[in-house]
Amino acid sequence: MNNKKITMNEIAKLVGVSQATVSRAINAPEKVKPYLREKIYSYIEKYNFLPNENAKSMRGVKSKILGLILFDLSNQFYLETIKYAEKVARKIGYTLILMNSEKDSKLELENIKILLSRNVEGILIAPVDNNNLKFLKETTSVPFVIINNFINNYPCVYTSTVKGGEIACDFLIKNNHKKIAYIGNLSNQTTEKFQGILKSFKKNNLSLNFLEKINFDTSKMDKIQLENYFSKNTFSSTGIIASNDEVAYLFLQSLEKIDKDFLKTMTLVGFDNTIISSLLNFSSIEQPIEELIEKSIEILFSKKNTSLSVELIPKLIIRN
Amino acid sequence: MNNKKITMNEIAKLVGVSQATVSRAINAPEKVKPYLREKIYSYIEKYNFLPNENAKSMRGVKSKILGLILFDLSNQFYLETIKYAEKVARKIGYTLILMNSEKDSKLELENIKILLSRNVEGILIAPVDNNNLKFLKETTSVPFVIINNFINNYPCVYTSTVKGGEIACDFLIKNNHKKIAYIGNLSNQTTEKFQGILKSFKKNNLSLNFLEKINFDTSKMDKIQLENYFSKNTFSSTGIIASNDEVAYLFLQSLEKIDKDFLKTMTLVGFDNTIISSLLNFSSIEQPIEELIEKSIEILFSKKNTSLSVELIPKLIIRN
DNA sequence: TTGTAAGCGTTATCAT
DNA sequence: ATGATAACGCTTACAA
Repeated sequence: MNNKKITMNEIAKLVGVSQATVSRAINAPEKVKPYLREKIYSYIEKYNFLPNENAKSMRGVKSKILGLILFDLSNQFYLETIKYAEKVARKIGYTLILMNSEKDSKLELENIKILLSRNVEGILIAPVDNNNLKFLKETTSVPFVIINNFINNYPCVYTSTVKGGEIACDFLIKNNHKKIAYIGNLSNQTTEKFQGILKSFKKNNLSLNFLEKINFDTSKMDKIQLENYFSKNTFSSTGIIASNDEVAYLFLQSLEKIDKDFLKTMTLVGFDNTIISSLLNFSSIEQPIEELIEKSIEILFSKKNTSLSVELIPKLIIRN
Repeated sequence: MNNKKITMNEIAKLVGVSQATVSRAINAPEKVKPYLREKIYSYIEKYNFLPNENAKSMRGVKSKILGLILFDLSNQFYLETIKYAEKVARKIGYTLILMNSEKDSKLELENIKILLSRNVEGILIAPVDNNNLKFLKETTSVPFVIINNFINNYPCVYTSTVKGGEIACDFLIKNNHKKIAYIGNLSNQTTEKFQGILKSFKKNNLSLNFLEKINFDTSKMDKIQLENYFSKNTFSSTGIIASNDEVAYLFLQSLEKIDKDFLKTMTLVGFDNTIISSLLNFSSIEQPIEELIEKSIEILFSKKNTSLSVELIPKLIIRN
């Protein structure tokens, strides 16, 4: 086992040429005489020479590194994101550095700085703190794209959750559900999924009397909230939209103790099309993650548009 | 927005000292007079100076980069692996480069070479091709650890699947199941899970007559195989071990069409403790992924042991 | 076609 | 305590 990596210089000496010639043989083969070139190649092979990317990058060669900063690696959705980010990066010859900011603004900033100090060519970020974006924009020239979220004045690629809510609701209405319930966090003003539902109601000329709102604290994720609701209210909706698959799952669980026959008449739509909806066989709104990553990287490298955003349309995966 | 990153040299000029002094202020503050030091710091702050890691690495400073090469990023298990690898790496001040070899030997080698050319300090790898390991071992001095697999003569950290099978079977026997079935790929000789079951049978003095083998081609993953089996054979086992949660799920599905009451009497154990077993509420054998990563990185950086391997013991997660 | 040499941004050794 | 300078491995004018 060689203890040190062989350098261009050493290859050059071995071959009996100057180091510049070795460099040329690699980067501009046509400028090196075939005989020499082949000889150089053979030594490169023999000694497993690999050019030092750090040295190249010092000479102004692009780093070919992409950074991906997510705030959560537990979530199935972000794990898919990683998969495609690596795939797309690799396809265009880039290496992916993955970081988790754990929803911590300070950690997010640290991660950004690490990426900058490693000369990444671009950053995909699911951001935690707008100040960090401001930092990126104002003090660096490294391009970045916000994924899966819309933040004004920054380049974003995200799936329209409003549209998602609308599609889900349209589907239920089209399937003759006369009363529709939304289960999700309604304390927040920006419940876009719910807004999509409202849109659908308006579009279909339905009275909001037929819309049931079930507030669910998604930070807690315990089904007792739902059981409480069902014990206090008569639940008459047959079309149900849950703010995500997990919530839908909790809904199903709490349902089991309340009304079993109901299962047959109702239609449930979740969000994110995770393994949950696929296993439990209910419909779900899917985000086009691969497209999201592709678009993000496309924007990342398109010089001109500094704050162009792209909104993607989600897709309803219909089950049973 | 600054168009170029500020360098140490520029900071030095701004402060009115030599570049070496700025370097010292950062790396050996005690060697710089407090007044100057603070002045330098203030400029570093002001201009958001970040040292160029590539340049540092050229001077022999460690890269603080870890590489993680997996052959599949769809699998829930490997996605967990990523999460912990990033976490542990970050905790010890390292940056993680993630790569997918897609079960392709050539791609795996490419990935390895990219990591080497980026001067990674160590590589965690779920390998595809032993030749690539040989390459790593014989032509480089970069330490690497094989995760989640045992390969002779290489440092490995893995969970004993034999033990997993044994634990699962012990559990079923202890819960008075008189006949036990294993569903999984039995065409392969190295079905370690099955070997663990055999061990448990021997240990518990049970005749192998009470062990039912259901061969399941896990590369296909369609439940028709199981339905076929059940239509041809009388299935009398009440303790069932599936080679993983997904197989267990398919088993449950095919069961629905065959015998519903059976559900109450049987006990099912899967592997990997994924969201499937948690949702469908059956027991599962869990791998200690965080420990696996921690051990791997520990071994990676422990100079002396070149081919020390660590076997971890999985844990049974009991449900319903 | 090939070689010489400067320079990228650091660290570290040597003077001062 | 500070500055000048060499060196890390490479790319790229420029010279030969």
